Amino acid sequence: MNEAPELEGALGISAVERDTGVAKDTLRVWERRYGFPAPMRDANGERLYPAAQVEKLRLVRRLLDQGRRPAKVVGADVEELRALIVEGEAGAGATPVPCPLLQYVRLHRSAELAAALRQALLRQGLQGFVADTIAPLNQAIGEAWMRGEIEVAEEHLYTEQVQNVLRAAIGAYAGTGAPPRVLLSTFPDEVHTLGLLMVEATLAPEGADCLSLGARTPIVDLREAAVGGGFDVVGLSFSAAYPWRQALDGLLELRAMLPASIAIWAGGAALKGRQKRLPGVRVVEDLADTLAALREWRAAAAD
Amino acid sequence: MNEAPELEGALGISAVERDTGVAKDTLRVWERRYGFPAPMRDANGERLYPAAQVEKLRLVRRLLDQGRRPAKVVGADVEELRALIVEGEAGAGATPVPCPLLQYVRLHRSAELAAALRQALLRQGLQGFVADTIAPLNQAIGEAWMRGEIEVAEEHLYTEQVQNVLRAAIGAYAGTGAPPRVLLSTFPDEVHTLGLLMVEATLAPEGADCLSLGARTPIVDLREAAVGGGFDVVGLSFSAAYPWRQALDGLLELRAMLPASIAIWAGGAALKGRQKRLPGVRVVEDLADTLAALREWRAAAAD
DNA sequence: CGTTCATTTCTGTCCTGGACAAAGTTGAAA
DNA sequence: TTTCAACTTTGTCCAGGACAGAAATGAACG
Repeated sequence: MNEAPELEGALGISAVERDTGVAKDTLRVWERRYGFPAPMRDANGERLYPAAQVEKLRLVRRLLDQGRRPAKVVGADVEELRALIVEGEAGAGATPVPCPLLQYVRLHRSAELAAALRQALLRQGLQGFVADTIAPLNQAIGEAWMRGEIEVAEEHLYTEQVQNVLRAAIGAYAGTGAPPRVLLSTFPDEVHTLGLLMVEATLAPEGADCLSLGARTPIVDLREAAVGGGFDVVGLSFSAAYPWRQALDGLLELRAMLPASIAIWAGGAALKGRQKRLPGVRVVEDLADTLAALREWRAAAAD
Repeated sequence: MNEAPELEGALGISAVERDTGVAKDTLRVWERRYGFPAPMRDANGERLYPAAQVEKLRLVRRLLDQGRRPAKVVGADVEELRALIVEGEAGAGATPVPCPLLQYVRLHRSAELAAALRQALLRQGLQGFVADTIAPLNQAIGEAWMRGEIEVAEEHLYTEQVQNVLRAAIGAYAGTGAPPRVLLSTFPDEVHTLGLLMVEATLAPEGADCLSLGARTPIVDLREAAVGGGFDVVGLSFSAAYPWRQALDGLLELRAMLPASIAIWAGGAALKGRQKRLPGVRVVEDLADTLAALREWRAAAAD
């Protein structure tokens, strides 16, 4: 309905919300309180954010996701922000995560990337491939992206190629359906599906009957699907960018809707390390823990 | 921050936006203008939408997607809406598009769906499968969705299963790179990727060097990618839900950004049948026409 | 009768500026 | 060290007004 893509490379508030993930209301209140962003106005008095400010907003977003407070970062200048990113990375990650495949995540090397991924899959097996290649590669890509070493298009390219390989591999397990029956999806404002595929790729070789709905299933439909489809477990994935608090709220809401006989498993970077207690929700720390959850479920079901 | 999980099954305005796809501002303005929805208020004066109203909003949304005007549907009662849905479907579709696979698009029949898809693929070959099975099935699903015969979750399920099969099949052509080099994606507000996969599945067997970036690539990044990656063609896909005019604007903008040596191909339901004059853009009517475009390009390149 | 163009109506998005509860932080008491 | 109360920060919501672009309508024309 909108999207006049703003000739000089400046974006409207809606486009900025889409590109940075910062809500329109929040953008306006930041401007009021911290003096940043300071968009221009078009002929109609509507905000127009220059590309540089959008870029800085992306930085700010990353820092907030790292746990910083807005008062410290919204308003600081770009130099300071970059310093903070390096600092935060050193403190948190500690591991630089070097990954040999990273060099192939380039538009003109897509064929090599695809080949290398397939080769790694054959070498490590599906579960090992996901845990030892894809997971670190994901993290490396995320960090490289934050450092501005990777283009948007290249990140898309990477996601596509990994999907191709994983989906083909998962397809090989089609039809081997043993309990539990697991329904996988994400909440409506989470678009990242790689996490779901990784879980599916981890569970499928164990003979679990996995079904992914992809991203963005409304909570109500999730309940309908879980109950109507006779599922034992509903699995949700949350990427690092997902607001932590929102995940908890959504999980509690879903928990209240589902019968107690259906388990909820939740995992992903947004939940990692947070030890919020979620009654009735199994928080999965990583892929290995996913397998643990599977064993727990089967042990409990055996009684 | 939000999401007090709405004890009586009523949702806050944010949750309703998520679940229905109607923006908060729009919900408020509908209330002001048409008297619907008419949410309750919580202790703090904030809107609380009862489940029934959310359900009705879903109906309204469907009718708007069908092309109805808000004045006619927001405000009508549920009976009328249901009547309109039946009527609209009779007038528009005309062809019931019976598709045998449609019966398997059920949560408890996902295994049968996957098996039937694979079987059809083997029987028809990749190109035939896409043209004669997936394309009609897509349309049938769309119509069934309009009629309310299909759940959100079931539509997601379908998309996932088709992706699994297509991506596995496309993977088999990896590495066979003959010109032209084709970059595929969608504009930032188009999330549907099935169209891209169908194009890729149609071109790959012809030996074309296809690379999909998935959905939602910003136009600027599309230019960077096309130029930097040495592509000959940029292909864009537009689902039926995409605003027609917006597609034209975006295509013209992209055309202006790209060097003349890079062709633009555009296709999808949003462009089908429209009388369009788009200088420098090859509008592709359907999958067969995609192959025609490929032949044209190769003929021109041979000079 | 079908097209093209101008005018009116409809509709979604944006605006300002105020309010408030939940989340986070601090510091004193146990 | 932990617990809890008081304080500060921060994102979301609200009202009600404005307006541009899309859709519908009507007029002029071939």
